[in-house]
Amino acid sequence: MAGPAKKSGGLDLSVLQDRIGFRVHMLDLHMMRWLGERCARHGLTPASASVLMVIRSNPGVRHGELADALLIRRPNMTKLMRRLETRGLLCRKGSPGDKRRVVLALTPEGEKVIAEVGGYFRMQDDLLQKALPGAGDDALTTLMDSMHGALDAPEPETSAATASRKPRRKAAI
Amino acid sequence: MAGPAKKSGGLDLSVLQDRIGFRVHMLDLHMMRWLGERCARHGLTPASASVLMVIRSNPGVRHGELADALLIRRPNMTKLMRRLETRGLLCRKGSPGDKRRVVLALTPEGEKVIAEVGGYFRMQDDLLQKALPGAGDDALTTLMDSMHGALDAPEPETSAATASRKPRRKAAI
DNA sequence: TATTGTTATACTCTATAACTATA
DNA sequence: TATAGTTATAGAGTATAACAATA
Repeated sequence: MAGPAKKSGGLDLSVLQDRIGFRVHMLDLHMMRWLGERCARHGLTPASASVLMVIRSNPGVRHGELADALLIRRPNMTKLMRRLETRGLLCRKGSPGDKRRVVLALTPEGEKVIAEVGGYFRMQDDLLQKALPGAGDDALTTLMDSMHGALDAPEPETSAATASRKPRRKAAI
Repeated sequence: MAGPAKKSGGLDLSVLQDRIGFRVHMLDLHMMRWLGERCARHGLTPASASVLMVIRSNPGVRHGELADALLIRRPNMTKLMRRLETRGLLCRKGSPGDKRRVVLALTPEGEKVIAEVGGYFRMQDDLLQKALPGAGDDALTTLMDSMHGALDAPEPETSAATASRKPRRKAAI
């Protein structure tokens, strides 16, 4: 479900729009699509890109430790890790001490990709931050809508942005 | 991905937590789980419950019209409608004028269920609204965390809440 | 016996293409 | 020819149970 959620062809959506939770949900969807389009240019999803960024900040982190921190179930984390490894972005190896453990780190290719994709995350945050300053009466609803709109403005092209356009459903990790 | 996202066993998550978008995403996940647990007591998801609520506010709405308004693709809407119809909550019938069109309305059973489930949506909104008043310096981040926490307090039992507890993975619509 | 990570499985959501039936 | 809704298919997220290897 989604949308700026205003005028929808005569449909009464007030039962949804009057809820703060719905506004947050719409904003989240909008942000994820914005980020998703851009991550897809590099064959990633916002989730897989976020995981790579956390691994970069925590080289040598364990499989389960990462899963717990990000509230991802271990079996699901396994699938994600395997896809990232297959794509050559991630290095998985057994811990020398405890042979049950799997230790994670980025490959040089992973470092390169995440350096580019990270730019999109910062760009989105800049757009959202700029939308904040003036709160109003219905402070939060106003903030939500303002942030929602902040993502719709034309954006300056960057090195990451110029990389590749619309990869036609190229299965993203 | 998810969580209050603070202390995570020594892991550095600042690359995520410093982003406003991540905070919104975490809040959204938290809200959806809160609502999801409660909707599941009635065999629904927050999404299917929301769809039923919009149909209740707009009896006789068309299939595609509803899909467009909620940004759901028509094929996906079809699957959702069929499940709701199978469960006896929704009535689908062809439009008399244009025989291509499918017109939607709640069944009496649907009305009954959504009257109960709607209480959870209002309850969540009340909790979130109460968390707002005092903004601070990092206004929005503070608001997000406050709203996040607002869902963790013990809640007063209601008729809807007492209905049934933890239906053990009973496939939700 | 407990922990770590894996496999297997299932359900949902999402997205596209192709089909039917009406108009 | 265009529109409304459907079917078919595929990818991704999420969840649980059961398993192997190790501690």
